[in-house]
Amino acid sequence: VIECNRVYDALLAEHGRQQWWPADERFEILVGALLVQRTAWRNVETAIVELKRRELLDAAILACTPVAVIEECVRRTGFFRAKASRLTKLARFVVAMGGLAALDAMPTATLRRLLLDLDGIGPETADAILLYAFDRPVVVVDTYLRRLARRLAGGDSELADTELRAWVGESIGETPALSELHALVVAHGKAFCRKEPLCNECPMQASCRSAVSVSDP
DNA sequence: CACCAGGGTGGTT
DNA sequence: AACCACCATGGT
Repeated sequence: VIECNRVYDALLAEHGRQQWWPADERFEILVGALLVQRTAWRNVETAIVELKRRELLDAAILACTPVAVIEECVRRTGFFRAKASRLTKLARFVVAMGGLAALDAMPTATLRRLLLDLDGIGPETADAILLYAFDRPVVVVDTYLRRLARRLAGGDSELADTELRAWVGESIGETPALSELHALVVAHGKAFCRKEPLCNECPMQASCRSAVSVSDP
C-alpha cells in the first residue's frame, strides 16, 4: 500500500501548513481538546475567549470555579453540562498531580493511562493532548484518518487502530510531523471527504488511486 | 427542515 | 465485541 509519507506530502501540498494546536498556553490545549469534541472549532474559540476574559483559564483557578460559571462560558460548545463538569475534574487532576510540569516527567504510556481515566477523555482526546500539550510522538486516530486510510486501501474493510498507528508510525515518527499530519487530515476531511462514500471533488483522488494501483496491481 | 461539527459514556444485545 | 441513544448548541 501507499506510504503515509506520500500522503503527508500530498496533503501538505494541497492544504499548506496548519500549525496546530492554536493556543497561547499549554493548559488551554487540554481545555480546547475537551471542548472541541463533536463541535465546530469556532464555537470552542468563543468559549476560550470567555474563559480568558473572566481569567478562569488556569488549572488552579478553574479547579475552584463554580460549575455554573463554567457552564456559562462553554454553553456554545454543546454538551455544556457534561463539558463543564469534565473541565472541573480535569483542572483538579492537573492541580492534584502538581501541575503540567510534573506530568512532563512521566512516561507517555503512564500519562496516557492517567488521561484515559479522566471523565470525558477517550483515546482520541488523550492522544491529541499527548501530542500537542506534551510533545509526545503519538498518532491521533480519528474518523477522518480512518476514512482516508480506508479509501487509500481501496476497500471497504475497516483497519484496526493498531494497524493505522503502525502505518503512520513507520514513515512518520517525529512529533512535529505527527502534529502537522493530524491537522492536515482534519483539514482535508473537512474540505473534501465529509460525505461517504465518495470524495469526487478531492484533488488527491487521482494521485491516490494511481499510487495504490502502482504499488498494488 | 435535516444534517453535521477536530468524541465519550453508559446501557443493551 | 458490536451496536445504540444520548449529550446540546450553532452553523449551513
